[in-house]
Amino acid sequence: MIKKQKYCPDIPTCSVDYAFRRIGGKYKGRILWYLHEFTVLRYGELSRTIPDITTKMLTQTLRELESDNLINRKVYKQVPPKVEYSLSEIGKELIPFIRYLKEWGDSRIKNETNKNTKNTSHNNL
Amino acid sequence: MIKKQKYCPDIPTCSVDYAFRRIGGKYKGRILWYLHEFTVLRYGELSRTIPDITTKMLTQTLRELESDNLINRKVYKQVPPKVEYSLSEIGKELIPFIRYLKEWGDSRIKNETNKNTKNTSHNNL
DNA sequence: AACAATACATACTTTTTAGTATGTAGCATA
DNA sequence: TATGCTACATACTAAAAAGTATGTATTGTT
Repeated sequence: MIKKQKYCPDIPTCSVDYAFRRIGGKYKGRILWYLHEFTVLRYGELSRTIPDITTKMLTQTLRELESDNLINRKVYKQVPPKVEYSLSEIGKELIPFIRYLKEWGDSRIKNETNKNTKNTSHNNL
Repeated sequence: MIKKQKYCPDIPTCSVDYAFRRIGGKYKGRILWYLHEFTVLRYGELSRTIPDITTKMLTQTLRELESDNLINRKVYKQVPPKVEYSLSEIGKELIPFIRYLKEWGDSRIKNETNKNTKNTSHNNL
């Protein structure tokens, strides 16, 4: 007899899982990082900082970050509209971790590049 | 005239992005974390440790981690087969960050639980 | 000959995530 | 009256990720 494969509802299995759900997705990491680097960014500024994001995804992602309490959204009542985004206190707690990840990524990229260089130019003594 | 929305190929935009691609996905974080906690795990042990993963996803995810050099795969030539997985040196570099993330998740979950408790039982002086 | 053990492979379907294109609000200025 | 500015909304489509079900290989044991 064959064991049936798993079918599992939406239990937040563990805290690693919980955390990844909040910062996963294609753009969340970068948005959080830029909000850290620039402290406050308007919608249009974010859009220009992350040139490969569409307005749909930018809005959607910002909404998710907001409802997870990772960022603040400040609306100025004026025309044309002005909306500012910044990290919340909880969002700021994630910065050391994103920094670590970024540095890891940097060193990995550097390492890979070195390897490629070596491969194409060995025997150059 | 309306600005055209972005269409972008597969450039690894930045190191934050690069890193997230390697540890994103539904199970990568947990697999790495368990390999850290147990040092070495066989395929079946991993499967039992992460009960909500299917064999397809487990295999697929392990292959990705392997090709990104984050884990080692050791095959014993015997029947029935035996395969052991463990963290590579590069994979180990990710542990502090996953630990941090896990702790953040734990404290967030605790916090949310507290809030709910407070809401349903305030005025209990 | 049938079955158990282990670590997968694979075809197919469903769900989730992301992308495309276009529209809206409200006031200011040409 | 038309256009611009800014921050979106929304309908629809496409692509990526995940899930379901079932099959395979090898060898020892019953």
